[in-house]
Amino acid sequence: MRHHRSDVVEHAIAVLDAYGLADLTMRRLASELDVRPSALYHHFANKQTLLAAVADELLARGLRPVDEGEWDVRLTQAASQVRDALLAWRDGAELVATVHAFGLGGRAAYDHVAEALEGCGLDEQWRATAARTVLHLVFGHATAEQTHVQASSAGAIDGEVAAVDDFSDGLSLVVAGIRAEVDSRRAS
Amino acid sequence: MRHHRSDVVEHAIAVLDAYGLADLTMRRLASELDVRPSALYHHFANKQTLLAAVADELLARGLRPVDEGEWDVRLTQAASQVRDALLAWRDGAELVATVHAFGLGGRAAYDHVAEALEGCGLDEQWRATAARTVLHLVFGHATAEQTHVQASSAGAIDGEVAAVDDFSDGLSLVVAGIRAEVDSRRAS
DNA sequence: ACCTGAACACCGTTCAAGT
DNA sequence: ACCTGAACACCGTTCAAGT
Repeated sequence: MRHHRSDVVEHAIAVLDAYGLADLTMRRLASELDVRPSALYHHFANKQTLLAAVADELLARGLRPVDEGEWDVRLTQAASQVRDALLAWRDGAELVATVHAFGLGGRAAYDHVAEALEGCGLDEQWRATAARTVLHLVFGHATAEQTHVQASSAGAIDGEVAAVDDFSDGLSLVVAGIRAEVDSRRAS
Repeated sequence: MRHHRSDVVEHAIAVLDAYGLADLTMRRLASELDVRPSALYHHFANKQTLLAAVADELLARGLRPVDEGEWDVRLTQAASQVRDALLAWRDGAELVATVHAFGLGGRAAYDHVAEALEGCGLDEQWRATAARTVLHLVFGHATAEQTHVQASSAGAIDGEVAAVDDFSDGLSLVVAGIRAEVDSRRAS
């Protein structure tokens, strides 16, 4: 019953999806792997590092190349992909947002969004600001949506639909703001 | 040595600011109040409820009425006030963002931003979406900035200045997006 | 109304030692 | 390389009982 790093990450994702982030403890994960808690520290320096690896894996599983085309379509697709990657697992948004805020992992999300903005006509500084703004919306919205699974079963369906619409509306707001900046650069 | 709810909240803010959110534990707070941990449960049902009260108090201390004027100026001022209210205390952004995501408190932040959008020409649905988008930016940006106090002392000053600029640039992006939506409504 | 005492069921992490 | 055993220093929460 000996394991590799990848086994640990895989089981961690399973625990996350089945029991939620609060129950993804080192002790719980260890018992799921049929191992003592201290064994996990052979694979990861600490829990934060393990969570960062889990976050990176969630993103790696959810992100694929965005289609060629105009920057605004690409950006919308990239942001939606990140969102979907987070929402695909229980507490996925909170996990990735926490890891990202801590500065350890989740870098792939930023890169994915930033790449879609290349060649939009803004300089690197503005593209970075725009990418971070989009990412804050994606993380914040997905976290709020995922944490708010405290609705009635009837209302939950309406709530989900409303959340999808609200996200795409919010994203269109940010995209419109970026477009205004792009146009002002083109005019001058 | 008997205390009221307000004493507990006040001491909780002091512990937060001095030691950070991770060290704001029920046991730590109790010992700071010279009381057994179980005594806290006479004032609050659980830790989440206590944190919600702390978040509300932080916002109450930082928010004041925004000036009369155009919606975009008011919105910028409101968003900056929320941001400043969070940054005024150690881990203030993470605390309020967490409480807000959990849906218990921090409602004042949304109300403050939403109020600035009244009379901008958008219907209530769009104003709510715009307010949430701004709030995601404020929370996300402030949390990232506050968590990233892991720079060299020399670089830290530059980092702070850069963060302020990046926030106001990101905010101007969102404001421009809202303006585009306002103008499209006016045209039709 | 506000607090104590004592317990319950947990955490993350370290480290010497085993195979 | 990977794991055990045993410990250390913590958590949030409950509840009968005290004043």
